[in-house]
Amino acid sequence: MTAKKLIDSSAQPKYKQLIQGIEDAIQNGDLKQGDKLPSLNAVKMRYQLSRDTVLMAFNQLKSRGIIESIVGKGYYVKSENIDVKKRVFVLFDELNAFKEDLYNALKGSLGADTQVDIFFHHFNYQVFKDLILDNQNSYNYYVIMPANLDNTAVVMDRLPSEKVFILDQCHEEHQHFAAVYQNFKKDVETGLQQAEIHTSKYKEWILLFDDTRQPKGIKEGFESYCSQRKLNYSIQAKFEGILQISELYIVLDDRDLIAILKSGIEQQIVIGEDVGVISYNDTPLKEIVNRGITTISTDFSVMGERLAHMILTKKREQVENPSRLILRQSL
Amino acid sequence: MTAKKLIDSSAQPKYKQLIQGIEDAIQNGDLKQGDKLPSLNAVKMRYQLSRDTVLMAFNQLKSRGIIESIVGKGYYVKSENIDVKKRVFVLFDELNAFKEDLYNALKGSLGADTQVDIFFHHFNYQVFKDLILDNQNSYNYYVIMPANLDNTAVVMDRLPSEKVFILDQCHEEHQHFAAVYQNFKKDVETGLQQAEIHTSKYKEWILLFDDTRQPKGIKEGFESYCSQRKLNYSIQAKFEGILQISELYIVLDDRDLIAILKSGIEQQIVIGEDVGVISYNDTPLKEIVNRGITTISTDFSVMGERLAHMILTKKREQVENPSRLILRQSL
DNA sequence: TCTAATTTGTGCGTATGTATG
DNA sequence: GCATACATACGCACAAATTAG
Repeated sequence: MTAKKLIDSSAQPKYKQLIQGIEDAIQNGDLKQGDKLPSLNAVKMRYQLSRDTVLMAFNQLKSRGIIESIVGKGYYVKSENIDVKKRVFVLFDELNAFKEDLYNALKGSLGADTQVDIFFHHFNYQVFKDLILDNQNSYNYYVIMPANLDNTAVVMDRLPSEKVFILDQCHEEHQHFAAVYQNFKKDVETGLQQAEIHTSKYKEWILLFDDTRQPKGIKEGFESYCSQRKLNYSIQAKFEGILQISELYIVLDDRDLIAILKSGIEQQIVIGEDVGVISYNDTPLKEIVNRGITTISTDFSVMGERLAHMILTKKREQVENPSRLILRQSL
Repeated sequence: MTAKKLIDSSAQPKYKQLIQGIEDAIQNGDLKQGDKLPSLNAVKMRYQLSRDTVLMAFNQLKSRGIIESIVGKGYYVKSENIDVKKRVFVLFDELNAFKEDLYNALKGSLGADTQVDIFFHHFNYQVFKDLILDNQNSYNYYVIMPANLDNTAVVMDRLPSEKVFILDQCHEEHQHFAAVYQNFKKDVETGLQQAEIHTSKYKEWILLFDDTRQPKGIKEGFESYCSQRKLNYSIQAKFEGILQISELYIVLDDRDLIAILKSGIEQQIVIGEDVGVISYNDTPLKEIVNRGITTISTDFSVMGERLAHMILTKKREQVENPSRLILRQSL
């Protein structure tokens, strides 16, 4: 930033000229990582601008990760990479195989000039809160999976609501945020209904469900479906290791699925005849294993694409990402 | 506290830099319990600070119980127990199912007071470079997967080498960094050797290998093994869709594995008799699918635990994480 | 210990031009 | 022509953090 005439009354808005000027200074090496920028007041005086105009320019550079601010000290060059136009903060619950498709679809649909940073809260409220508060103002968009945590809206309201997007699980407290979510209760009910011809032979319905990590809606849908039809049903946290004839398992965690399949081999029980299995979340291997596992699953690639599309078109809405039943030999 | 440059005009407030410097000195043993700190005026002169800036740093350390002040004498180290919340920067190549075990083991072994942030470079050198440079100075440790990228040491040398740990793939240029790595060439050779009794019936050896994403060592090990034994072998980027009797596939990408298994069903070819399959990287489902897939695999949980242990014990070394052959019905 | 200067962060009010319907 | 929304630009006031004297 050298001459006064850097900011003129041309067609370009003043704050954009200022951004351009700083980008140019970084590109030709006048500003390097760690360098201090002139203070808001200094820039305001030098270029005869309003303080808020300078602030707007600096804020945009900040959300692109190019500069950072420290209260009481000043603005500093954080990154010399000025090609990144958008930065997206993604907060997932935990790392697992399903996140792969979701993340790849999201990243792919957003384009190469967008930087996607990913974090995990591991169902820990404090971690959830700290990560969001530590990173507010540093990103253009916030894509968040509140999962089954409570009181997350209080934290998320600290972010500008038009920058916030919710993934996968959306509660009442999130009504004012854009979202792509699963309707777990409905999906379980309709999924089980569609499978009815194949499930009638099973007499004991067992849902393997972990309250701390898994969506309540699945449990509610299961209970509602079973009680309406007066089925014998129970809910267990974990597969207990022994299969009984005519049991039907609804399995969320793949470790339980594997344990069941192993028990089937050991006990010489045929999955799909003696014992039924419905697994949540489809993966390619489930198409093959044991001649196919029946799944109820949403399409995570579509979910990622939809969210990316929402970000790109700025059309903020709440969309259900539908699940479907995929019938295979395990029923 | 050794050099003047400990306090610079960077983004960090000066009093925080001073606190950090004293914490570091305690952590690496330069300051021990009972040691006298330099006087306020001495520190002020040495680092060209205001007396109150030094006082602010000392007061905060005092309120945390790390130092104590005795009127008319000075400041003394009271406790070496600085419960600093550690921050670990983890840079992976891409998100996939194997990363789950690795990440969980690393995070679990480091403990709850450690924040682990994860990033992905997607085999893109520019992304690799920008992520490291943008996040230098912000973390206590840097755990990095250079994967098959070249000239990564140039970038990593910008970080303090005692804070850097390499995962999975380690090249000659990384000799001065601590590492937990796989010896892909050796692992493939010994794995194939151990499987020899079961592989002799196959006449065409095919490695499905993608140069851009996968470790060169695997290709080298395969070529060396096959040429030493004068086997008919070839390397393809992708499974071409049709199986021939007496082919043996070595598969790295699970999508290829699934495609092969599907072709087996369609073509009515029995995997493990007509066609052999060895898959890289074990997952629980591979124990089950098609009555078991033979794998050559390292234990990613162990890898994560070893790296965490190295960080916690400050024993910096280069360790091979062994792979082993797991024989199943697919041979 | 108190005061002061500088700096960022935030909220409120105002005004203008442009695009939309 | 009119109403509305949005982006741009300016001014002011106060809070909180940093640093110095």
